[in-house]
Amino acid sequence: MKNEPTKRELKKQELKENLLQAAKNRIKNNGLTSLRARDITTDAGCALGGLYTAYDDIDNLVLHVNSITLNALGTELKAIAANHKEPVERLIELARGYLKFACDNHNLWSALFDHKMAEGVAVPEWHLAEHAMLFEQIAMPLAQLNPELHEAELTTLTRSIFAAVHGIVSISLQDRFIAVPRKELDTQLTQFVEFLIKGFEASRQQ
Amino acid sequence: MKNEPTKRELKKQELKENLLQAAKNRIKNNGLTSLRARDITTDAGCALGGLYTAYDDIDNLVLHVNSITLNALGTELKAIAANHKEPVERLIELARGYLKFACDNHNLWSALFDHKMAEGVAVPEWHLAEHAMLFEQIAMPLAQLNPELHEAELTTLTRSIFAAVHGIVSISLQDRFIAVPRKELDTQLTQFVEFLIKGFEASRQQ
DNA sequence: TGTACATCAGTGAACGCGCGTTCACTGATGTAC
DNA sequence: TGTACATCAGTGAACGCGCGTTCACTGATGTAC
Repeated sequence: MKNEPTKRELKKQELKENLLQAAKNRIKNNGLTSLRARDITTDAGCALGGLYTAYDDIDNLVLHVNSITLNALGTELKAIAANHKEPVERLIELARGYLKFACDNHNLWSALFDHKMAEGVAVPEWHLAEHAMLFEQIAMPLAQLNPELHEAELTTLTRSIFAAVHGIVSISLQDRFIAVPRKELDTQLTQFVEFLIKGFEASRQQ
Repeated sequence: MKNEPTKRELKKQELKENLLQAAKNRIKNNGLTSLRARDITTDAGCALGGLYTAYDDIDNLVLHVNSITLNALGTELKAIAANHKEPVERLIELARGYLKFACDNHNLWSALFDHKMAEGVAVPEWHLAEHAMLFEQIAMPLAQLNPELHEAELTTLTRSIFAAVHGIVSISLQDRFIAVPRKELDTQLTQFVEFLIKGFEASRQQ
C-alpha cells in the first residue's frame, strides 16, 4: 500500500519550504551577495544546522530559489505568448515582458545570472530544462515567421535575440551605467526589437 | 626648479608597476574571483604590506588593471575604425573586434564587468571617461549613418547596440550556456549586426 | 666629501572578521510487543 | 491502548579556513652641517 507521509516527513517538507521562502525573501530584499546561512535559518525559524538537513549546501538552496524565479518568469512569458498570436507582436511583447520581470524582481533576476556553481560542479539537468523552456517561447514565433528555418539556425537566432535583449535590459539595470527611466527603456527596447525583426525579414526577402 | 624623481620615488613607481603587472597576470591566468593579495605581492616580489603603500586597497588595484584592459580594448577598436571608413562596415568590424578582444582576453575582459565597487563607493571619474571613449567609437559611425539624429537618440542607440553585442558575446563565453565555436560565433554576430543596421535604415526611410 | 641624524617605504607576523559547515547531543516521533 | 526502546531530524556551539588589512619595527634613502 502507498505510504502516507509520516509526521516526520511533513515536518521536513515544511522546513524545506520555510528555508526556501526565507532564502528567496532575503535575496529579493538584499540581493544574492549578502545572503548568509545564519540569516536564512533565523528567518525560517530553525537552527543553523537545520539548513544542512534540508539542503546539501547554500548553493543548492540558491539553485532552488533560482528555479522558482525561472518558473515565475516562464509563467509570465507564456501568458504573454497566449495573449499575442501574431509573431512579430509576440516577440516584441516577450521582450517587454522580460524587461518588466527584470525590473519588478531585480535581485531575484540578478541572482539567476550572478550565481556561479562551485568550480567543477555542473548545473543539474532539471535546471537546464527550465532554461530551455524560456528559449522555446522565443523560438516558436521565430519559426512561425520563417517556417523554412533549419533547427540549427533557429537555435542560433533564438540565442542571439535572447542575448541581445538580455544585454540591453541588463546594462540598464546595473548601477555601473547611468540609469534610464523605466518608461523610456521600454520604448527603446520595443524599437530595438522592431529594428531587428525588420532587418531579419529584409535579409530573408533578398 | 623642477624636482628630479628621487631614488625613493623611482622605487615606489617600480613597485606600483610590479604590483599592477602581477595583478594583471593573475587575473589573466586565473580570473578575478581567485585573486588574492598574497599571490600578487609574492609575484611582484614584495611583502604583503607593500601592496598598501602603493594602492589604497585591492579594489583600487583591480580598478587600475581594468583601466589597462579598457585602454587596450580602446586601442584595438580605434585601429579598426581607422581601417574601415564606411560606417556600416565599420560597425560590423567593431563588433567583430569586440568579440575577438573578449575571446583573446577572456578573464581580463570578464573582470571589467564582474568587478563591483564596495557598496557606496563610486567609480572614479577618470575610469568613467575611459568607458565613454569606447562608446564614442560606436557613436561616430552611427552619426555618420544618420546625421539628423539628435544627441539623446544617438546616445540611446549607441548604448543599445553596445549592450546587444555585449550580450551576445557575453552569453557565448559563459560556461553557463553551451559553448559555440569561435568561428561560428563570429559569423552569427556579423549577421546580427547586419540585421540590426538594415532594420534601422529601413525604419528611417519610412 | 664625510658623518650623524631623520625620515619613511617596505616588512611580515598578527589581527580580526565573516561565514559555511560539522558533529556530539537531545527530544520528538516511530516501532515492537 | 500502554510501555519501553530505537531512530533520526533538528540543535547550536565550535571548528576551520580564507583572506584583507594593520602596525610596530628596520634598514635604505635623504638631509644638515
